Amino acid sequence: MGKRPTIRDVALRAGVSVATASNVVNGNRPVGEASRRNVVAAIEALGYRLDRAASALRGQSTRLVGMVVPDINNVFFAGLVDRVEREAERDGYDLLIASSSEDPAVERRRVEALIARRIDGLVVVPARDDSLRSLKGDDRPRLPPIVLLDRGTESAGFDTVRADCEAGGYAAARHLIGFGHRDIAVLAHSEHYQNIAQRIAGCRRALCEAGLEGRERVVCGGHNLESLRGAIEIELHRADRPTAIFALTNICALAAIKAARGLGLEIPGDVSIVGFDDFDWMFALRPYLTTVAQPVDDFASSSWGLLMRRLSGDAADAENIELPCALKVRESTGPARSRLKAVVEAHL
Amino acid sequence: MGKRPTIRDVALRAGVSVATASNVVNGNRPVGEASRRNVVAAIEALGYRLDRAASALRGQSTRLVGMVVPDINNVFFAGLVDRVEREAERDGYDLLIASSSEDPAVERRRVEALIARRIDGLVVVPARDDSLRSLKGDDRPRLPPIVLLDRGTESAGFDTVRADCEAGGYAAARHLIGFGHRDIAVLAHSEHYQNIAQRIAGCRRALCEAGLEGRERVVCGGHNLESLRGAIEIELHRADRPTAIFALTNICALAAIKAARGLGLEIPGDVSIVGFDDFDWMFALRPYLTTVAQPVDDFASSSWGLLMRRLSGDAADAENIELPCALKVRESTGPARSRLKAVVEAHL
DNA sequence: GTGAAAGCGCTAACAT
DNA sequence: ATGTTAGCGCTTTCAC
Repeated sequence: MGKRPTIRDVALRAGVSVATASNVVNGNRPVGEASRRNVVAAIEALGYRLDRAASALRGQSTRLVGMVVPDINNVFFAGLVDRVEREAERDGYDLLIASSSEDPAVERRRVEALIARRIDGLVVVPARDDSLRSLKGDDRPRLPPIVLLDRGTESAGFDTVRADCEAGGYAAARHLIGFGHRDIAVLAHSEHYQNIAQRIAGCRRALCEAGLEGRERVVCGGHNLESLRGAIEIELHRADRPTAIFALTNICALAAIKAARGLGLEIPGDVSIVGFDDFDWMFALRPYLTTVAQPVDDFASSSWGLLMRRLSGDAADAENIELPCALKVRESTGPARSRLKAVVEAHL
Repeated sequence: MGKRPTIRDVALRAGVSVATASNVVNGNRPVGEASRRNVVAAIEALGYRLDRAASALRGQSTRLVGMVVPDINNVFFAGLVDRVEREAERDGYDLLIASSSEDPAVERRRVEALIARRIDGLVVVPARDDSLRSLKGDDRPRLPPIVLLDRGTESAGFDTVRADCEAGGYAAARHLIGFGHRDIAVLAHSEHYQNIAQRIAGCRRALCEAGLEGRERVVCGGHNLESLRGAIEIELHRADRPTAIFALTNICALAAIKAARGLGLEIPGDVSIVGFDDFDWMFALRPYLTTVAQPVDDFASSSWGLLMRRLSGDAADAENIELPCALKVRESTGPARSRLKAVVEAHL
């Protein structure tokens, strides 16, 4: 029940210097076979464990990586954290996690706190596209490599990983248009995110191609489920209500479903819904949601790969990876009924 | 663009000693008003930030807390992480997170890794009830305070926080019995967790009281959604299939819904389902799930409170907190139809 | 290949 | 209330 053994104890017991002991622990320099075996034996016997707090101070790596997400409670971000944690563990890194609550000020604080821990690198889903730009601007010494995930513009000089949201939006809108929909509501938390803007842009492109320019109505309802529901409900209440909703995030899709249900509208009979993001529990939604799936696994492995590349000293220009989305056609979308016909049917 | 300023630089610029500078940074000892202002000004001017890697090494606190969960991807655990992270941030701690993938061996490794980081404390949802017992047994020096959350037995000497699962199980079963259900399937990932066992025990108590002793059938299907679905599907296929399912976790509930739907069974017409855990997106499930809600917020604040108490030096006996569940009656449960009657109706 | 020694930046004694 | 100093446990020159 003594104190925890230090590397000095190991060296002493193995009859070598601390330098040699250190070198066998973290293979920085070659060590003779005899010494190595003695050291390994001593480590075993003493139950020695490297004190990372100390090696962090002296060495140049902490084997600690930070991750900041807007809201871990959101299944999409939770999935990202889960995947990145796996990558990190595989490579012997620990993951320091922080949530920004979608607030750039909180985010800034959290990022600073992580940097104060001397993390080797940072994966961030920023609260705003440019919320980390000021970091880069400062002539800050020792800013660790940062990769922006999902959100964030290419311009700020960070490595980025995101989905090809324009194509995703385009595919979803084409699908809806193919069913004859002409009045499409686009539900988002805000237009002021590059990924959201691109989803909208893709949607617009499809509409234009079909000669339906300007027929989309963009509805923004914030990050809150209830406020989103309220926002889309207003549209659904109108006489010329949309026959389809393109919900731009998983929360938006839930809000759209709730609003439609609350108003007694059938999905997809009265209103079609296509969502964004895909989760295995979604089959339990009735109807099973047609959605644009983002490549969550690739998000994690790509961002991790980018980070590791920087950590291994690569000083190339910022890289911007764009990954494809996939439209999953399921049950929540169908042919548009004319509203007039719908009214007549309702009175039968 | 020089190196990062150290506390020495601050002290120099403020015209005080490093000790004084340190004391204003982390208020360990009182400092005169004049000095304090000088130091604060110097910090501001230099853009100084405390290097936690260094203070971790020297001091006795790292202001770092670890959290280990079986699977962050599970919304229930993600919610826990989210809440604990909030508590931690409020108190100036950072959260080091790890996922055990429901594997005690992985968990052990992760816990050891966290301890090697000199974390101040640990919140763990253990992979097995007793997977951390061996830790306590070892005559390990400097084992940090650990609180077990959700799972884990009281016997191992750790502080614990969990729900009153027996009462939750009892309430759910009573509800089902009140609707006339006599054949109830209980779907769980495994019986070998104390919290699950208690949910089953509560269920049994209700059944006994109603003179229905032994009428429950416990079905275990592992942690995987599909394997759970397969397991309950078998029950649903039998001629004497249950008229109600009590799903003991949120994954189990999803699996039950999927199985019932796959077999074309109406919920609750053909089979009632009551779940466990409650999330705001569940309203999107049709029907809206009747469920036993666990007090997630209290889980987090209680476990955090316990941890902070230990960190402030309290050496009392292990405390075991039990929090109440709440049955939320919604749409997925209803009167039992006799199977015979159901068959007749089906042929009309 | 190996060892001796110098700190990393900070906090905690111990002085004053 | 403030200053001086000795390390925390480790990695890393720099010798040999």
